[in-house]
Amino acid sequence: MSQHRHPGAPGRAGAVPALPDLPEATVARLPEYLRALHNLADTGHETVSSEGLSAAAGVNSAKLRKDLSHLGSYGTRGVGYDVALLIEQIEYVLGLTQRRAVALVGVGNLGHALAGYDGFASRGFRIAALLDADPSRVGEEINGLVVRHVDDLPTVAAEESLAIGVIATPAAAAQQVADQLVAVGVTSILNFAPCVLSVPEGVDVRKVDLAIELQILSFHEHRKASLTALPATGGTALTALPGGFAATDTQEAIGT
Amino acid sequence: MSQHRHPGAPGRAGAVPALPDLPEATVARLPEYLRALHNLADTGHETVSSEGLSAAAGVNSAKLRKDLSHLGSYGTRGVGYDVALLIEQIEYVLGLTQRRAVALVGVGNLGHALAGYDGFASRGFRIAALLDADPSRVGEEINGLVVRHVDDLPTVAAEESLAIGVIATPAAAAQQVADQLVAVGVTSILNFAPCVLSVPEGVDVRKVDLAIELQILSFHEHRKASLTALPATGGTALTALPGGFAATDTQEAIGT
DNA sequence: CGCGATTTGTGCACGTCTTCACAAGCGCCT
DNA sequence: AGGCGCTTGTGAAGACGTGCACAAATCGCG
Repeated sequence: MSQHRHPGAPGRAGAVPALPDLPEATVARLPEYLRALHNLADTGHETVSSEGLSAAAGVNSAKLRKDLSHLGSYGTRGVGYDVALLIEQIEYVLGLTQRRAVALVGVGNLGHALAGYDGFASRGFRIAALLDADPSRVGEEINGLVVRHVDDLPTVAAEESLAIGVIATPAAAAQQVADQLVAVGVTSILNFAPCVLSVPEGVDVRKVDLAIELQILSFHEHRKASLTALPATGGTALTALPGGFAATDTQEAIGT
Repeated sequence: MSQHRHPGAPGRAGAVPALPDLPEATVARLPEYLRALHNLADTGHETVSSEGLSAAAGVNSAKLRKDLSHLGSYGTRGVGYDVALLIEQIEYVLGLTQRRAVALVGVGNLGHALAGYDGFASRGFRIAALLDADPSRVGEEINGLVVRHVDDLPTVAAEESLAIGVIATPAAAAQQVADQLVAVGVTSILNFAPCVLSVPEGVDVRKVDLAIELQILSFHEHRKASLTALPATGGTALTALPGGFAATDTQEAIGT
């Protein structure tokens, strides 16, 4: 605070811990803050209060302050946070000061979309290679990149320094691809295939399953439906839904 | 437990609470169990132990047992769980006994992929309508469905009973689309746009942001790099990375 | 120069989630 | 029929995450 250290190279002086170990929950929210901060910066804001930022990020303001406090004190009491400074700080912590190369394996339906998704490029990532196991797809050009065969991974890894791999293959192929990625030194994997991957210790895997999200929503739908079906009944009785459900959606009426 | 009630119509007798309120964390894992169970069923297993199922789902076995215990006792001590029965139970709880209609708004890059994603169909959902605000996209046929204009939502909602909407539009359009969805009675939204949606109480929103997942991985990469960069140094000293940092990501250390 | 308005940073209490460890229950084998 | 091995279901403890409420710090203004 007293004097702005350049956050890109924090602790030049030597006293600041390079990477405080943040709670996972905090890490998961930082990208959200970052996005909100970029929005603010684009609309000309120079500072923002925890209240303002938390609203933009959709979280509780106390939570936001605690999260930010884990990275150190980059706010000014009575004023708020310096938007630009905070952006730099968060980007540094998230390791986004350098543009990371990502290998995308599986150029099917989803892979295609990911290859063309500009949200990656705009947020610090660069798709360095597209790979697929299907020879008939090899050679295809997507968004300026030529699809190569997955067995070329070692070559690709030699050209680029890959640390992150994205798996967008069918579930049946995912484990093998993961093994190949790990073999060439990839230590972080984003898995879109609906299956569990087993990887050696030290390799991080995050999974995104689109259908799972829908199923979670479905549960809440089911729940809401069963509640609104017995508005007055209520209480502890909560006996199985009677026929009164009918009008809403007869057929889904659990029982049938 | 004593006697198997048919799970599709639980509580016909009247004593069983229709929907026990499950911890959110449990709900989020049920779809994973379900997927693992389907795999087991397909490979001919009739029963499975908590140990086996938890391994297939990638979780701790005690956690799995506690999760399942929340739905009631559907296991047999000394034997395990009846695969088919458990599938029915979980599908019932998740509200998947009926095929839910989903409206997908935004047929751009990502929307296209989602429209063609067979993981939805295979897990209890049916894309009932594709919508987009861009008139030039209206009329296009994707995967057997014709893209309609987003303003037709009321008509669509009248034809189908929509409860779930998926937003795959640019961030700028997302809030407006959400409002439109809510207006026609949608109470659950899966949002792929990188922004926070504000919706009335009673409407559930889940957000999936592909870039955020990468950023989280990036953090862990950064972290691993900074740790392996000072292998011997260690201890509490952890003083800020000296100039050597530049060299660090030189080649992702670790890798090679 | 001092005061009040404002906003951060955090101690504390609470709730949720995880994990261990073990008693209760079930089936099989003798 | 009885005992033994296996597996579930759960109590209790601990780790983790959340949110309130307030002291500490800063700025602007008179």
